[in-house]
Amino acid sequence: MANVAQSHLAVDQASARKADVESTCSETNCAVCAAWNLSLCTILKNCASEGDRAVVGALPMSTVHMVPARRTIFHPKEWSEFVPVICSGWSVSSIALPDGRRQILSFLLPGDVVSTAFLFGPLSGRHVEAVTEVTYRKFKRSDLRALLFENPEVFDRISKTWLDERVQTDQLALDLGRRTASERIARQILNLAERLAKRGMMRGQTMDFPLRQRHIADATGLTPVHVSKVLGEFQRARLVEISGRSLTIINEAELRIAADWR
Amino acid sequence: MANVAQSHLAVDQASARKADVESTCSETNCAVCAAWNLSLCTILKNCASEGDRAVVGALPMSTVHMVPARRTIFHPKEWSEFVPVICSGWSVSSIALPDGRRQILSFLLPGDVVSTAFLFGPLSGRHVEAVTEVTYRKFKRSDLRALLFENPEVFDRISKTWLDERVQTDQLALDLGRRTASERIARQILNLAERLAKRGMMRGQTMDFPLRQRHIADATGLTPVHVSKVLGEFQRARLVEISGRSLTIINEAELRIAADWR
DNA sequence: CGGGCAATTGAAATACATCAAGGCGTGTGG
DNA sequence: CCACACGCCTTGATGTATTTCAATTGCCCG
Repeated sequence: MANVAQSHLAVDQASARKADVESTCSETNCAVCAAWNLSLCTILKNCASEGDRAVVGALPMSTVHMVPARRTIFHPKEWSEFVPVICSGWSVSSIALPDGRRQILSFLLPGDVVSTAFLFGPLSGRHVEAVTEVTYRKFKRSDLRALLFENPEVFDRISKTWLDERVQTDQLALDLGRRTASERIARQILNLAERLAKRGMMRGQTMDFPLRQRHIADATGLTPVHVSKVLGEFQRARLVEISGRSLTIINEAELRIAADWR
Repeated sequence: MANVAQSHLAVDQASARKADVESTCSETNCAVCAAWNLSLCTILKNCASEGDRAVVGALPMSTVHMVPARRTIFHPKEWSEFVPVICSGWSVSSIALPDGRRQILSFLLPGDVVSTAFLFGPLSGRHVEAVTEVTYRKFKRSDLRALLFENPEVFDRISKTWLDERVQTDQLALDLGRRTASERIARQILNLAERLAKRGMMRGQTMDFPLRQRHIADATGLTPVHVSKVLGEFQRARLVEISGRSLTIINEAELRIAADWR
């Protein structure tokens, strides 16, 4: 039935065997990044080449890392001197209760800063986990902090990233506290579609969709069973179609209504 | 039955008639603030007196405002060049849906920055409303920003405030998505008690409690009716006692268990 | 080929919402 | 000062969204 290309699985799986591969910064890596012109990297790059900063033609003091699907990228109490930015792949950031209940706070796509908390302290308090194979770039926090003080453009960019993350979390609280299951699920789909579109990662109305229903459940505060039922309804109503590991939005207008969008 | 002093009502109500009273900064106002040594104000004060900054013996470029109970302090789309900090009283910050459903994101107590978003942009996106009569102090954002660049102590303080707010919002999402009604309500009570204690605003195990059940409902994503039922159970089980406008924690250990604390 | 995770589906349980009525306290206007 | 309205809280009855439990299937991976 899965007649749609599963491009996120097309990455050579063999390379996944070697965990946490590290390579020095190379410009070619950024070509992979779907969100080059959106991300923090762009502006950092500009600073690097125009200023007195180290490497020209490369991002300042950063390294690229690779993590295979399903593996943890950061533990909630892990200290890090680095600010990680996703280059490719999908991952998920969440917090959990001792008894295993967990809440996904955001899905991370290429160009996203893993957690803006890392910009200001070594601790994010969030668990970050790869969904697909993921590559990310690590900037040293002290470097960023220095840049932030000298360069108002960097300051603004970082402020904006921070504010965006806050708006997202506020909306999440509103969704979880005050919206129905169908609304929450429909909004997650639309939200992802919008973000992927910005990154040129939509093929028309269809997107790669590597998420398990458990991910959606944990993001919406629901049960996997219930997610299955709602998604079933959405498909029977011809709002969306899910097959293989991709999702296409068939009736965007109706889906927006279901989501109570804007 | 209300045999406990209702100190938050003790404030002269006559003064409430005149809305949004403005007065120039005066040190005496800070004596009212229950959280002087916790708040941003302290460190700003220090900067002002040691540096080349304007007024000595007063906070830099700030004004004090007063708002009567139940009135809006900020509209969600209101632009402001100022960063407000609560001096006295309780208020609430929330976001709402067009149809009226709303989610309270935090209860603001003396010493709290109304929204850290104001530190970096003119827009908070949140609705802020006084519960009791409230006084707050407004700092000019550009002043704070300047201070932030020159003074690493200010930078750290502001980072910390920001990170704290983020942790709170993350926890809120976890609570709303993954906790039961009783857990959420019990945690709100314990959380408030803890914050009030830090400010020296607890009288033993009892606190002023100006919140309506609707506030608790909107903070926990529940219905006022259901809040009433749960609070009723808590009282029948002798976990807490609510009378007049004050709340006392009778069995903290059990309440913590109900809250699934830590 | 077997084992395990993922998804689907139905039946039963339950947590919470909605509806509705009554009481209580508080401010208000006659 | 009383009558009254109104907001707030309580309580019970009923409704419903979502969970839990359980059985079945398909699928990927070893």
